Amino acid sequence: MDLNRSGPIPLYFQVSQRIEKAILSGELPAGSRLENEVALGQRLGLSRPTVRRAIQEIVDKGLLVRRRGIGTQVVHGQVTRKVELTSLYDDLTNTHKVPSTHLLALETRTADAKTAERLGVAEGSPTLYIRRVRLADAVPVAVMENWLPEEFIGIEPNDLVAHGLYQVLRSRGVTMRVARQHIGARKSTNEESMLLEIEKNAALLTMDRTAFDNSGRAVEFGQHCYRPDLYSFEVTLVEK
Amino acid sequence: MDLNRSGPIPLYFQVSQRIEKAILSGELPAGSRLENEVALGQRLGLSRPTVRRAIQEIVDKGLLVRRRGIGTQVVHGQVTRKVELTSLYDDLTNTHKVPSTHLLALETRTADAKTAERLGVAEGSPTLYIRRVRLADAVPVAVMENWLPEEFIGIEPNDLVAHGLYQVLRSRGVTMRVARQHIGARKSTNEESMLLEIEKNAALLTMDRTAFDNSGRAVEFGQHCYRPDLYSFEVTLVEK
DNA sequence: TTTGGCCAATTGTCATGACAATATCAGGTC
DNA sequence: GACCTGATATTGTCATGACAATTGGCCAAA
Repeated sequence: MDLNRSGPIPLYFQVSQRIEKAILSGELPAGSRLENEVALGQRLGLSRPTVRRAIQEIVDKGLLVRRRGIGTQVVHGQVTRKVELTSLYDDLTNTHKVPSTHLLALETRTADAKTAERLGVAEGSPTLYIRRVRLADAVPVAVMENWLPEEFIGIEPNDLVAHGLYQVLRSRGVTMRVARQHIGARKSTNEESMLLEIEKNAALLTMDRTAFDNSGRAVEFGQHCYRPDLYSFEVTLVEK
Repeated sequence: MDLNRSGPIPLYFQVSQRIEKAILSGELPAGSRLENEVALGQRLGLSRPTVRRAIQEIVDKGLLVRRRGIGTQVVHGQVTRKVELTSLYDDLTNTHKVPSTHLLALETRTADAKTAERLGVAEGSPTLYIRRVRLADAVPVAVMENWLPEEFIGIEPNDLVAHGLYQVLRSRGVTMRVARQHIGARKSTNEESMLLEIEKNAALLTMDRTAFDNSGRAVEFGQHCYRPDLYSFEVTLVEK
């Protein structure tokens, strides 16, 4: 066993990563039973709470199912990657496509009522407005509008072209914690059709999002629309 | 304190419900700090792990944010109801609309390749096929197609008209645990436009879902499409 | 005034122990 | 053969204790 007890990586995380890897690699096939918590703990030299937490992490991802009296089993069905708090930029790089960006607007705007409410700032206060077209392998995938609070005014165009918005925010010391999204659909406007290189009045997949950092403050509000033939959302729900 | 130590309801759940209620009612305003774990445990006569788990439940819902060295705070932004493993039927009743159903088809079909893969059954094996139009306050909201494994053949039309599919399954002793959903958009077919009482070639919000029960076996596969002016998805993401 | 370091507060991680609840299974009884 | 019963296995809940890591503020020194 290659558990690193001195490093900064928690033991339960090391264990959960190993188990998850075993599931995704097929080493633990669908429907197979996991070793029980007590035995697994003894074998690894870990306490039961630690092992239990490791397993719980994977249950929360929807890869394992526990039943008291029975044990823990791998869920059936082809496993897919889970939905995380990521940006479209991250999604594209993870799927081995080459992302690029057309920056349409990067300017300071005073917050109207809706923006102010979503960002939790005073109406009329300055905000940073960004509008971009995201491309994957040179094909337009999404038109994205974002509003950021005052303190981010000063973000350079070059940053947004070379990296995703979330990367830029992370590099400024902001870590996202919670995001609330609404996903819907509507017809495209003529301008959107042109930008996305699709026919007029095509169906668009839309997503509105407000993201909060680890202090609970809103750091981003965005309205995005996606080409539904090139992008869709994947959600795994787990009942507790 | 009204903690019930003898009842079947876990202590951590009783605590988390109380805290969540306090947040939703505004008793704990956005940005306010929660009493620290140790003190809260002492005040309630509970151990720290129990209190910690109670708080963690709410953090996972995106209502609280913890920072080590600082404490636990209520997230900013208007709180919305969380996303759960529910059916559209439940959603509608929760929003005080009157749901009803037009049953278009309820028949046995042999599984084609796609259905067999999604349900984890052999190709050619019998499945139950259901097609419904869901209405809210007599206005059509969604067209839903569902495939269920062999054992559910025998579900009565009356069940599906009076209750949601998930209710019917629950009454047969099936409890959903994990669901994988794909959310996208496309244009409506002429038939869908007629059923949903919308114009031709309108934008539709689509959702494909495979649901698994607590033994990890697929119990339902569905392809739904929604009127985007009447329905949208709400997702709360929490980074760990 | 500014800077650096120390200290207190708070959450994060881990161990040990105990009992409860639930499902399976074998065996006995009617 | 069907049904009840008990034993067993396994996860669910809860308590207690300890130490680590991070943050923020205070205070002293430059």
